[in-house]
Amino acid sequence: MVDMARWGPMLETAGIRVTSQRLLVLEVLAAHRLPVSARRVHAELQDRGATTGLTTVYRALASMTEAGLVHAFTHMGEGVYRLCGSASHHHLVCRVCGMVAERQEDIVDGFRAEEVYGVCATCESAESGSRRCSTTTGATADPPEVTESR
Amino acid sequence: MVDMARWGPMLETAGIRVTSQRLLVLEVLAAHRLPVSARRVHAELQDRGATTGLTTVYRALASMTEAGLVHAFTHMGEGVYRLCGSASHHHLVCRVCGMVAERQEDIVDGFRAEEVYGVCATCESAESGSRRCSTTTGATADPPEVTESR
DNA sequence: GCAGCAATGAAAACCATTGTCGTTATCATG
DNA sequence: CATGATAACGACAATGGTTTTCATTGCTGC
Ligand SMILES: [Mn+2]
Ligand SMILES: [Mn+2]
Ligand SMILES: [Zn+2]
Ligand SMILES: [Zn+2]
Repeated sequence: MVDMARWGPMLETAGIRVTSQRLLVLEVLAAHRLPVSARRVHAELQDRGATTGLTTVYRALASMTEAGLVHAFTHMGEGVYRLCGSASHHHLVCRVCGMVAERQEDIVDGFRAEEVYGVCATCESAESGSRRCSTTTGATADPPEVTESR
Repeated sequence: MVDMARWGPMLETAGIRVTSQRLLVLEVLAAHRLPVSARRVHAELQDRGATTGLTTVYRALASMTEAGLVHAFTHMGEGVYRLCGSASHHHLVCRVCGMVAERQEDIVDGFRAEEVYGVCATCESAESGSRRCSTTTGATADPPEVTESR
């Protein structure tokens, strides 16, 4: 039911137990290029007929994040997760349209950036320069889900 | 009771009503260099003898953020707010020790960065290079409050 | 003064996340 | 294969920051 051969060794290498639930969560994560919420992972597991509880999804994501297999951050007020590549990198997250992009280059000297929140070029030009100061809360558009990079 | 002369014009310019509660919130924000939570603002208002409710604090912060007077973002799972300077800038936020620094320079081409989450130099060197991949959740230290910039 | 509308305060609702606890799975060992 | 130790699971309750509801109050312009 689960592609054990593919994800099992990864969990072993990370030093955490191989369980069917973790393997399932990994499969769901692998099916998405972009970050997904715990809630979403759980829903897709239900669709597959798995009986895994939401609590367990949270714990699986937490343990695998802890182990360095999963990259986690907060997007629009809820936690999102994605499979972690080997290289160090950071995310650009647009607070207006929800776009997420991955970048490799170091951007700040003396600081290892992981998640960079701001406004993408598209939304920047679309925003008629009205605000006195840039803000972070209250998206002006309605961002449906994490969207494509660029 | 409130330094009306100082903050009144700011609210008027922003196009929102001048209320005693908003003036009080502005005074509390002005008393801090670093971002404070709604809860914290409320507590300090209580200390001053104000009867302002937490709900109103949230609404005042929301309206002033909307109006561009306040800069808001999320820190360690809760919203934090601070008075917004006139110049565009971004914050460096260390997810390990909670340090917040402000920077002016643009750091990413084609993206206006507002909040940059990552690991500061101090915590980076302290972290014995064990993790396979950098993560964002689960601070390894216990970060008490927003701390000083560098 | 009065209609109209925004702002307030208290309480309840919301909702993602975490804790509890009894049960089950995993793994090493005999 | 049986056993015991330990980690993980599942269902559910609890938590905590934030938002909504709703009745009430306070401006604002007429
Ligand atoms: Mn990533
Ligand atoms: Mn700022
Ligand atoms: Zn955008
Ligand atoms: Zn730090």
